[in-house]
Amino acid sequence: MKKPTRITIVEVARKAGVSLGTVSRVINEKEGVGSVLREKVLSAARSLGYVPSFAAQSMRSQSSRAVGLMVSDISNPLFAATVSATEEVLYRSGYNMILTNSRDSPDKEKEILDLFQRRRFDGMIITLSKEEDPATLRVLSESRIPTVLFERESTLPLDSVATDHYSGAHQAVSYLLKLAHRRIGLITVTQAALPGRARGLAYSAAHKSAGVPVDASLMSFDGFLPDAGYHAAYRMLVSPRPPTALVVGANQMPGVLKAIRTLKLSIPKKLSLVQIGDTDVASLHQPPLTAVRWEFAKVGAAAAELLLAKISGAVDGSRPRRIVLPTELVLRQSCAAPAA
Amino acid sequence: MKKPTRITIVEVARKAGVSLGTVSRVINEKEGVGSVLREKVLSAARSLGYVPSFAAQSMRSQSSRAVGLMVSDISNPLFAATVSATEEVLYRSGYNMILTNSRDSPDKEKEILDLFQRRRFDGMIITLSKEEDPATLRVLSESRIPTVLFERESTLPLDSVATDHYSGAHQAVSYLLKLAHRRIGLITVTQAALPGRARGLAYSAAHKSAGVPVDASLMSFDGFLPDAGYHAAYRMLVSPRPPTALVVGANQMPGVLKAIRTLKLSIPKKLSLVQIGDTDVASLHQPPLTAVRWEFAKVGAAAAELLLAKISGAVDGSRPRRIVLPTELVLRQSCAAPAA
DNA sequence: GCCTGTCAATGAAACGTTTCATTGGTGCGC
DNA sequence: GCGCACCAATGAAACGTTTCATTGACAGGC
Repeated sequence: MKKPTRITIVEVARKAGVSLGTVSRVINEKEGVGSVLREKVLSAARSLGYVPSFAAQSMRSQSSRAVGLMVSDISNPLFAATVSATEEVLYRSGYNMILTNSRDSPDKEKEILDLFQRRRFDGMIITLSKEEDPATLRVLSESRIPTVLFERESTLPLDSVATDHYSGAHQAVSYLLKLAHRRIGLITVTQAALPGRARGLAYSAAHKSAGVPVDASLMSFDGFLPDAGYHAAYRMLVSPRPPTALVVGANQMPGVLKAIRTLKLSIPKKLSLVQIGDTDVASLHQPPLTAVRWEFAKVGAAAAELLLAKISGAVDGSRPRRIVLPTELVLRQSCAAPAA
Repeated sequence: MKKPTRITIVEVARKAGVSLGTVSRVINEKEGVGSVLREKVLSAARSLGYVPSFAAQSMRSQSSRAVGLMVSDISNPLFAATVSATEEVLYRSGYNMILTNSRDSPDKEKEILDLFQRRRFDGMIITLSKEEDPATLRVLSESRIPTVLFERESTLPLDSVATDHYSGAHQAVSYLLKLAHRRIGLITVTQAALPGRARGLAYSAAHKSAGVPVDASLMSFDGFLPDAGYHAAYRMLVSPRPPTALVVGANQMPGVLKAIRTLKLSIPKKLSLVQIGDTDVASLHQPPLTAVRWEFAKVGAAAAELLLAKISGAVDGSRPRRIVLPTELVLRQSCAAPAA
């Protein structure tokens, strides 16, 4: 390993014939340095190839200019657009984003949260696999790092940014009920976290206000399991009393579509279909799928903005802020009244 | 801001009644501390809620245990699976991943590379918007940080990990030529970087060996522009001598499919279609799209592994390592012989 | 011509670790 | 019983910055 000793501020100061403090102020573009010396320092720094050490800066200034992001599954394509917007906002404010993947393991979540503490991140944006995992909550409540929950809510007084999954699912289910569907399947993720829970509640509420009884066998919350979409859809569709419509999370939809194709069911003739989360798969499908839509980028940006506000102290921490972003139902051609 | 002074190693040492060095060795699980003291230190640390400062550690140890990733567009869904695998491999080796988004701007790329220097990252994995941008190359050649180019290649002796885009495109075009297509469109990204360039070359080579002349108006390399897929496909398809087949990058495909739908062309009757990069959009399309396939996760993992090897010094830097991962052509139902 | 206020520049302390040369005990061989 | 090697533990230096109290110089007011 070639290690010809890094150039430090000391070498620059010596070469420019000034003191450490002066170099520091030039580097940080602070007031109070004459233009002659400023130039001298700058040219010395350039010629030596000086690069400030972030570690030293952040140790001294007690700020890492970094934010940790913990998501349950990076490869989830819905996250891609979201995370991109988050990064954009953070970067513009001079923060870097460390991305980690908990793979929905509570153990790994705890590990990552510990890591974030050690790294002294200035803030963190996180999803939790289970919102009420006691070990995780303990770590969180002891943490002094400004935190924003992402697509999650907690009994702890934590700020959060989330999509209005309840309304989204409610719109979708109500719409299908109005089309006279009486057996509607719901295929989504675990109820241990906001998106699945809200959808389950909305599903029941919509049924209740329409006076339609709920059949628990038509709800599947296994979405995080591999092939969950396929299995859940297949099971429901071959049952004695199959659903006439399906409301499906975007990540489960590929599996669901495979099941539908296997069973050769025509859409919307035999089966109506609504996707939660509007993706290319939905809009390009034949027929195009009716979908619950929200702006991925806006959620990601909102989370970053709330976090930045907390870091700067602009938002008082006395009462948790919960930001909820709206959804809309995009009607396409995948829904019809059920066959008589 | 409440800042009741962070607990440091000093407080722990005082409380446990030992020296700094002893605490340090306990924390880092090093040899040479008696079990009595070890326990004392541990319990003192626990009761004080001590958390080591990463900044101080990394300043002292000259290692940031962090790796920078610079991609041209995080929201590109193809990257999601790739980046996820990269993170996984890095995390397992104790490295964190800082994700940045250059949005294909050379200026921002330079800025990000500078940032990586200041942060003293232990390594970086990067895509470049233009492989031969002189300013960027200068920064890179002066950098002392182990670097792996990702889906890019350079005249500089830099290590790289990439998919075999040349073979992939060659397979696709040859297949269509064999089906007797004589006017094949290619819609992909800029030739200033490996994927687009390799595809362009493969396109020409395949035509040459089949003795079919190349029509430059059937190639579009604007893929990074918004709606590029739509515009390129539309232009080609309404031209006097439209193509009978299209080879399209995964990110351009949604736009292309919209154009096809607008023009009401049936697949594969009127138009054959091959997608480069196998995504849900391809496999779920009706009819399912023939696609050039490779394992996204493997590319991401390979990049991380090569970088880790370089960081640890396991791979000698004398000659650049270029890892190329294979592709295969997945035949589905979107291709047929051209209509007479 | 002296005092004061302003401003550029300095020097040293502080940030929280790790490392390394020392010290102080203990057990062992002879 | 003496010296030696060994091991646990110590204390101080070092890592590369920022910050802050101080100094020095200079101009202006009286």
